[in-house]
Amino acid sequence: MLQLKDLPDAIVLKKFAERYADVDSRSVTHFLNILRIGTELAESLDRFLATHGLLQGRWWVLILLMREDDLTSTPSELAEKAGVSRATMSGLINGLLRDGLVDRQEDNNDRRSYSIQLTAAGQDKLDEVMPDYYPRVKKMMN
Amino acid sequence: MLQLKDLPDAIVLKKFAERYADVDSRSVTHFLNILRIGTELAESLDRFLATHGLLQGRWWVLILLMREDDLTSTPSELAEKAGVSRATMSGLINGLLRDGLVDRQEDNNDRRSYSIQLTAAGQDKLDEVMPDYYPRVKKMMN
DNA sequence: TGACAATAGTTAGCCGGCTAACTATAATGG
DNA sequence: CCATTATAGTTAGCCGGCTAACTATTGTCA
Repeated sequence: MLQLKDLPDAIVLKKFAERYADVDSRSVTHFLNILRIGTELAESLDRFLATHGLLQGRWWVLILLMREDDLTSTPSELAEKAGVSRATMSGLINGLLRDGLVDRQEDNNDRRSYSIQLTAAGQDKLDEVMPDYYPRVKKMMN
Repeated sequence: MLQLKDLPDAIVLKKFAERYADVDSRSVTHFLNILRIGTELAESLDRFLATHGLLQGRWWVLILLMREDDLTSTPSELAEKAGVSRATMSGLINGLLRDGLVDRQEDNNDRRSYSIQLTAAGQDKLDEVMPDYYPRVKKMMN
């Protein structure tokens, strides 16, 4: 997402308001500020995860798997819960498979489908990351 | 960025709190909600820009150029103001050049450098998008 | 039952982030 | 003045978003 380092100041807003009608400076400024804050939080999360060799997408998949009682789900379910396309989830799962953090097995009842399970290594990775994550979130929100 | 469609409920948070110390449910929930709102606003912006054949990165570059009195800047300046790497700005400028929305000229004083200028077509594109953008932002912020 | 529709997953290709490595040019300072 | 350092920009390769098109399998219903 955009970083928006250079938010419009009053002069810029005035210039644009002269050319375009209906410029509501307050709503534009609020909108851009919310975007900026969201971006900064997301980047801060990325930087943190990167210190553990993870990125947002893959980390989120591990968490979704850990929520399940049997540590297992399907690509489609994971895609829906993560809010990404099935194509994207394919790529994320491939990366996690390569790193040995998840395992893939064929589904005996539906030969189109697979079951994806968190491995011991995947659980270890979460056990390494999460105890750092929670205090960091707490600190960030202050 | 993540979509976070499936935010943790009380049960999930409790489960994680049992495994990991220092889980502050309130700060985690707030953190994830802010991420989600930021993501949704950014996506909403993307969808709007897409209806005009633009994406966030390129649109932002056009705006940065329009802010300049001579509609001109350099790749480095644009990269810094947009908060992206020079490599990324290279790609954005190439796309805009292909679409004829900006123009590139060599700098006579510094042969390492180029000047990037908004073209008439680029200005036209902004004149098409911005009168739609401002009311939409106003509506979104309500 | 057999054609058609729906679903699960992958692949290819585009986009735009990034870092690292590179070329070319400019600036500096001993 | 020349060696070194700094700066401008590009390229290659990785990542993870997307859509569209594809294969394979399952479900439906006339």
